[in-house]
Amino acid sequence: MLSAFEVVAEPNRRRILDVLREGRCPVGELSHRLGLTQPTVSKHLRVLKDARLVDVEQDAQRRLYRLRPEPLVELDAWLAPYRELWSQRLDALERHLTTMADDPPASARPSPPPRRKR
Amino acid sequence: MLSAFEVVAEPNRRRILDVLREGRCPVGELSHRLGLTQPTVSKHLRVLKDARLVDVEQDAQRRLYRLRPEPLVELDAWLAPYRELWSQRLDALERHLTTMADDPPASARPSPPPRRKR
DNA sequence: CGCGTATATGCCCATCAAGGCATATACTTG
DNA sequence: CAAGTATATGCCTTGATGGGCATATACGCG
Repeated sequence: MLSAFEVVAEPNRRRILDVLREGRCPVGELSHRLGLTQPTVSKHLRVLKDARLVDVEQDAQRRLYRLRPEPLVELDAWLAPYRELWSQRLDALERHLTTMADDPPASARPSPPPRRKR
Repeated sequence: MLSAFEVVAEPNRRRILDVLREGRCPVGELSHRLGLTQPTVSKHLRVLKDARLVDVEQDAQRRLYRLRPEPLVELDAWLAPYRELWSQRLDALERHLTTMADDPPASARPSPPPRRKR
């Protein structure tokens, strides 16, 4: 069984989750909307189900898949300390730009601070 | 070149990043602290470098690797809408537990509502 | 310049994952 | 019960990955 990290590493699986974020959805519609064959979708859904990222509800012949976001908490938890790091960096950049606010901008978008010699 | 998603899908690479979060570190120390062979570490570092998740600074024979958290922003951005979903769920659970606070719990964990016939 | 240290790289192998295709299964309806 | 629809599963091929091991490369030092 794959970890949430590995499950979400696969682009098509992310796309499936993105669709399911809008609400439950049968396999056929996923297959159609994503341009993937039905077996491919079913296999990805199997992986997602094993990782508890989706669950299924049967509706006649169809199966409605529904998102279960909880396992993504693990991913978010791993990410959290890094989030602080890059926001520190962005804050620093912002402060820098504010300090430099009297400089005429060299371009429309703020360019990074002058490259320091390393 | 791997996406940030694929790069962090590998557990040892996450461990490397976790160590680098403490500050720059030479390959040998990573190898020692993680219990991985030096070639293995070097190969993972290569992948991390290609994904711009680390950069290198040369120090005599050693190479000091340093974390660059920016590419993780992509991961965080993908995650954001899901974060809202699960916090909604957790809020709902919390409200539920508060409301139910006077009920003697049937079990330690709240059980799901009675299964409906479909 | 030769040696030791630190790191990168190349080759090999085993594993695995993703998709194509065919087919099995399950449910519904006539 | 037969046929159709919706989905799951099995087999196969192909490509990629991680790690082990040996070796190449780079740097500093005596």
